[in-house]
Amino acid sequence: MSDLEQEYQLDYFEDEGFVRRTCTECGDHFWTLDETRETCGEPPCTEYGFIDDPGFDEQHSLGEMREAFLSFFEEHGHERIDPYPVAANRWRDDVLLTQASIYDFQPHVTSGASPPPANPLAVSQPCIRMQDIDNVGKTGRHTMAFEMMGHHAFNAREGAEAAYEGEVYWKDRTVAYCMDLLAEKGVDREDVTLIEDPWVGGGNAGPAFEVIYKGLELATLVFMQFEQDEAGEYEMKDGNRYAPMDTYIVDTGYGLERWTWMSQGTATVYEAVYPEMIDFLKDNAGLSYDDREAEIVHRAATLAGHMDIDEVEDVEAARDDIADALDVSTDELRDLVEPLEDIYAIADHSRTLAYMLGDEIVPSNVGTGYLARMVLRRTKRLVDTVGVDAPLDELVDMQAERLGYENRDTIRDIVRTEVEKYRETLDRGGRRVRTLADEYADKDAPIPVDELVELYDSHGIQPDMVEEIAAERGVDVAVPDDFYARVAGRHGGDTGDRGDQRPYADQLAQLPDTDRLYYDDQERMEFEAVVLEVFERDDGRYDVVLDQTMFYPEGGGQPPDHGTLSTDDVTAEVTDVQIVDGTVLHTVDADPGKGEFVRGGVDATRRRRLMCHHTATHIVIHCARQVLGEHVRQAGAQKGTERSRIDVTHYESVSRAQIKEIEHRANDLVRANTSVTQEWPDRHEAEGEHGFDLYQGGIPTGEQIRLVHVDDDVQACGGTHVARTGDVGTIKILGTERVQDGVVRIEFAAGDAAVQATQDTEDALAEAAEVLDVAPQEVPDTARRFFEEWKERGKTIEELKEELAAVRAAGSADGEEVDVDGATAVVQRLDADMDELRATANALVSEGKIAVLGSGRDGATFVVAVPEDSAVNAGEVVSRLAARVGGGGGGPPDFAQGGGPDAEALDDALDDAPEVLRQVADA
RNA sequence: GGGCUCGUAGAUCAGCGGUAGAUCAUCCCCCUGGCACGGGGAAGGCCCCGGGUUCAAAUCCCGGCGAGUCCA
Repeated sequence: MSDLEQEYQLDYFEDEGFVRRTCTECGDHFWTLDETRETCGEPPCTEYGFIDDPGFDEQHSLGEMREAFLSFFEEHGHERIDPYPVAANRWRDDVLLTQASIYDFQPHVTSGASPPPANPLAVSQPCIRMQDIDNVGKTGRHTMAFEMMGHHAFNAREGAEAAYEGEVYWKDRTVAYCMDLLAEKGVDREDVTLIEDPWVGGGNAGPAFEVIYKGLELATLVFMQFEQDEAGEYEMKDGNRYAPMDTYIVDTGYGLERWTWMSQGTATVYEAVYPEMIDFLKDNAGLSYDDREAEIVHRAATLAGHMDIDEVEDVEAARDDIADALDVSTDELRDLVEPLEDIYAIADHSRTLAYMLGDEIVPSNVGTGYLARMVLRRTKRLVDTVGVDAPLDELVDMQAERLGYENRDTIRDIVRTEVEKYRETLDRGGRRVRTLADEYADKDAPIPVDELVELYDSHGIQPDMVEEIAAERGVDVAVPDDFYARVAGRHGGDTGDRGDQRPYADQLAQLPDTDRLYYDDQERMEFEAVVLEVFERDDGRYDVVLDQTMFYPEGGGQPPDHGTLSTDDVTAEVTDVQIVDGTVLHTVDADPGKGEFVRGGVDATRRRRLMCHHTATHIVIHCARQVLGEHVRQAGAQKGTERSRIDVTHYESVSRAQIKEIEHRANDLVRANTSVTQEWPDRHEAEGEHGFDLYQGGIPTGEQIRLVHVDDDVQACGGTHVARTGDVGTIKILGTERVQDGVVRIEFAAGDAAVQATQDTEDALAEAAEVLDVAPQEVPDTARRFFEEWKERGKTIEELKEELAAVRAAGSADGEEVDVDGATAVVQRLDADMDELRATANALVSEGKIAVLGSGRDGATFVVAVPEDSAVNAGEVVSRLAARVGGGGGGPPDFAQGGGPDAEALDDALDDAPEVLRQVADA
């Protein structure tokens, strides 16, 4: 094992006269020009030294600071690149949100599989860290949304197989740049410390420096050069072992907000970052302070910054100390400071929302959409608490405008829709909690924890809301400290990893990539090839590997081709085609023989239909975006031969009118008969030109990616397409459904399948019309009329049964009247349904008689009813009678029902009824 | 992607194997000079859909559809 100490010995330090020292407080190693320096410079070892005393020569706004950074690195040979979206799942599938500038280049660039867009480069990357949400506003330095400015250099070791080569620069220049930039801002180099702080993250690791100035960490300089490896020689702080990798990468992070704060020396970072918005919010919420109060607030914020505050709990703990220092009561301090903390948080959260919605995240109950919804609801709560009466969409819009987003109308629309949904949830929740509170008020018991967990987990009701409402009704609520842990306990966390490993994966890796012919000529269906390998499968079929193929393997939502592989002796049916690491596997029902020469024939009808549907998919999404908005993007797709479906993100349900509009536009595009083209550009050029909306159907790897153009729609796509949009023929949208909140599924058919689908619908209508014996156009009216009449008749029948029952009871025509302990009982067989029996029994009871009725319809059924105060228990009678027909029964003492399958025994049972009645009456 | 909850009158909900209910809204009548209120009455239900269990299902089970919510 070796440690990283030597990694920190830089020529730069030696040349410039830096010394390595150990902090007398925390024991960390750090580098400094000040030989007498005792501490590392970071709180709690040192206090902030820039509040009310800015650390730079000039004050900068956020925009000025960003420009200063980017132009500095441009002047030093870096290319400035545009920031990526905050929705990192647009280009990688392991994370949801962008949390650092290096995220832009993981995993393909850092691994060396893809080239960087420029090298070296500088970027100011918007990031969102949800994990800081509780700290925002309170600690004075945490923000959920921030821009991480970074300069990156991608280096590859000699002989490494990477998409870039050689060394651009490494540690010395990285540190030199940082010191020079600080000096340019007027910083005395002697005041800067660089703390050794090994960095680990995302399977990579390396030595790193934290750059501290006046108590504030302004930058982290990471030298990524290790990857996780059991046999590696370095053990890092996460306990895992790491080994050097083929690439070594400069990964720096300069917090734009902190630099801006440093330049201004305001009490909190928030006041430096969005002063206008904070003024607006303070004004709107009616917050005003007299001189004394303003002084207290300012000094409290300053003191808080001096303390070792990393979490909200620390803030609460520190409150007493701060109040003490300021000579005010803790309560007064809290009253003064809390509204301000909320306002800071609102400003930050609004910015977070502007980034999320501006980058076209649609609120939903899954994925990034869920995160957006959480932030929005939290912000709304803060706005209400502090008494800001501006609508939330306006606040978000203020930030969206500042950030320069162009889809501001949609953003506002989404925010309004979401606020309304939240209001409904709160209404629902409020009602639910009130009834629950009443229930426990009656019992004079506190609301148990189980109920709280249920309310939160299933209905999204925060415990504090329950507390509030319950208090109004004088009901206690005990929220345990481990509340959220209990909620988590309800979500058993097992993620079964999918097996599906082919047993011959190792051998497969030895085979060359299959030459894929289907891109060269998407119309050709016949080809010749050599069988390189045949694997026998467990199910008796074979997986065949060829040197080249025309067969399209399943991918991108397009099902595989079918067809045949034939030699002179054998013709094998191809029923499945899959691609594994570049090798295409054809699943066939016969062994063509390794080394044989085969002729392949793709099932042309099937393939054409799939091509039709695939091109149609692009057209439908394109039109859906035009009709529903630019935020629409593909969330999943499945092409078929008969019909296809695409799931798209959208924040409300799609109306019938919108469907028709999409269908019209789609068919306009088909009739325009424009050509469908493919190209293989450099991925970064493509991303630069078209943005990440390219990756609607998934993220490809490699230096070149395949783009498919349909009209002015461009998508990265590996599928097969028809040559011209006219070849699609027709597109018919079959329907939409909301597959989850924020995601709408559009089903459609293309080509002759569209005609077929239309005919199917018409057949159904024609058949309905025929049944109703009216013209198809009359079907809706007629159906409505029939339904109304049907309900009407149901009511009439009910009434008639009542009347019939009354008449029967009055006449007791066929009934046998018997005397039971002085009361009259009527025993009668009446082959009618249960409703009639019940009605008749009721009628008899209202005449003061005991009713014992039996029916032979659908087996044997009984109803026994007795007047009030009768000595006879109806339930008991029924169960004895029902036992005789092989069934059971029961019910309340005055009205019981029962029955059994043996209708033959009904009459005997009724004959015995008087005896049963007497026995029950005596009991 | 997974977990949980809920679909009953126009609205909000109760009922949770045994005759479908309440409150509000609607309509009519009474009270008043008129209005608010108050009193009396009426109308309004494919108990989400489809299977199953049972003598019997709004109720229990399974599957769908719809709504909500928590987590990744």
